[in-house]
Amino acid sequence: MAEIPQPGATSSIEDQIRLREQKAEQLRERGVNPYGTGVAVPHTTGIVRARHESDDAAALEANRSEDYGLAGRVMALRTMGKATFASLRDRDGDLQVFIKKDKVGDAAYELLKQIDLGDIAFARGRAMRTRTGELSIEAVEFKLLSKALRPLPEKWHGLQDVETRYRQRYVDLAVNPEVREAFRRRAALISGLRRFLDERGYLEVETPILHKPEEAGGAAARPFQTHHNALDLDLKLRIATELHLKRLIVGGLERVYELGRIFRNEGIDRRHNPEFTTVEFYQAYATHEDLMLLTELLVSRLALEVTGAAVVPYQGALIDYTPPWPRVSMAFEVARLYGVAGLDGLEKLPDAAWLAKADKDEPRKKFTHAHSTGAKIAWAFETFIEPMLRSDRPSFVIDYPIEVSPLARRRDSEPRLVDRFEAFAGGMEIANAFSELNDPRDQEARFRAQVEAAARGDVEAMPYDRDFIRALEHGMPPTAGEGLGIDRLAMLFTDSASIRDVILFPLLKPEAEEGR
RNA sequence: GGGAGCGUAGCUCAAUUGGCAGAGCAAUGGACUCUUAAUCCAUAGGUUGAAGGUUCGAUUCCUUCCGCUCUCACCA
Repeated sequence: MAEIPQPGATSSIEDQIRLREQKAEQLRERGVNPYGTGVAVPHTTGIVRARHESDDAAALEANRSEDYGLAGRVMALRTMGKATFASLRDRDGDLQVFIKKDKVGDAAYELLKQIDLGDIAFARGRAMRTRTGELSIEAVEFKLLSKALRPLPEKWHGLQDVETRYRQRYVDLAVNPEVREAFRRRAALISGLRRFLDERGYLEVETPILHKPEEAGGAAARPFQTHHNALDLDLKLRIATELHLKRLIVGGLERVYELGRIFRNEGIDRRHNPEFTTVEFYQAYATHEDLMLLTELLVSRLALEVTGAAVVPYQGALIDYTPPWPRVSMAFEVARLYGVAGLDGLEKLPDAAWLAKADKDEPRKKFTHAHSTGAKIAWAFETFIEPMLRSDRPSFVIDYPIEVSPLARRRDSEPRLVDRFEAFAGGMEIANAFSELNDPRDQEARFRAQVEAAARGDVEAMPYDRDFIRALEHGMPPTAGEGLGIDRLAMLFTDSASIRDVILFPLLKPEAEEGR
């Protein structure tokens, strides 16, 4: 038979690719299509493992199993002359295949020489245990399905380089099992969430992602710009789903949710990706109190479903999601911090007293942007109290000032506050919810204030959405709504420090031209 | 955008005061019918992110640029 090795062959990446191409060519010459199709793959490694986990070697000898047909990536090859051990990795995991020359035949065994690590291969044979007890497939057939031209990263350390892991996620997924697990958990999180809401009579809906300029509100953020050619229309990518979902509440759907991508033209860091996933849900005739109960039930159930426990490790801490979650009053805690009596006391605090607690430049600078008592309360909370929130429990922060809550309903018993909460866990905001503002005239006034803010140069101010006012004028039932950050929850349930570890293809700067 | 750090073989990592750029895995050839980070023998693989500078000599020192990480700013 023809010899592949070339004298003077090197092992630069180009040479390795060329060698593998030559192997593919040799297989073609022997009638094997290195990129064939139509191979039935009736089983998975998981099926074999589940069926024979408790069978010992003797049992498998006495009771011959059926022949299993498996396909996957060749992750290891250990050749011992006329016997070879291969590890095949499919969606369920890895399984060893024991290939003996006298079982597969001389010709098939010879073709093994054309198999490289990383190739996609098919194996057929009964279940057995090797001398060391490892459950294996004793191959009666082993063949190439797809030739890999590039070598896999090292088997022991896997792919470590963070940048390559994100840019070439296919390699990361192929060789790093914990990455597969993280995205499995993300999928379980999303399907569990859907199930939870569906069971409670919420209707899943889809609203536009392309927003006309006047629609791109619902949050304080800068949008991405785009353009529709046929209509010659400037459009923006949505920064929230809020305003469309509330229109559906006006329309009488009563319970709706949208799970989807939103886009914010802002900085990128460990907790922020320009496109990310939220679920927003709105429930007519509910209050923010109802949503607090719903949230702690939902998140604790998801923790259990996704991770198998209600107490989940995150970055060195253990977070116990069991309800009820501790509640922290923003207004009360800030008043207590300053030793004054409630909102009345805080309103009388001079700026010098507010700043007395801040000894660093940066919070002092931020304070100059706080133009109302409410904004100062929020500043003090974020600066001094938020970092002290318990790390072993999620927390609800309640009693938000109206000045920092432009879409929330004023509280009847205390008009300086709104019926709103945010949920925090692992040092991150994971949810924001409130009883919705449904007074069209009040909403008009708040839009107007936003337009004025925009005129003053606030690039994150919302536009005046005339049609949304028209919708509210038709009457929106008293409603509570909430937004949950799916990526943040995925981080918490996978113990990921970076949002990029739970987004398959995070946004990166373009890669340099050279190199392959 | 500011600050700090990192970038060496396909992968994971070394390289002394600035003195011939190395190892393991992967690859190639050979031996081996129960290995599992297989083992053994042999071989080959480098624009040290890019460009420039200092120097007899630069992976090492300097400048600029590119990318990534952390951090600050920004950010419901």
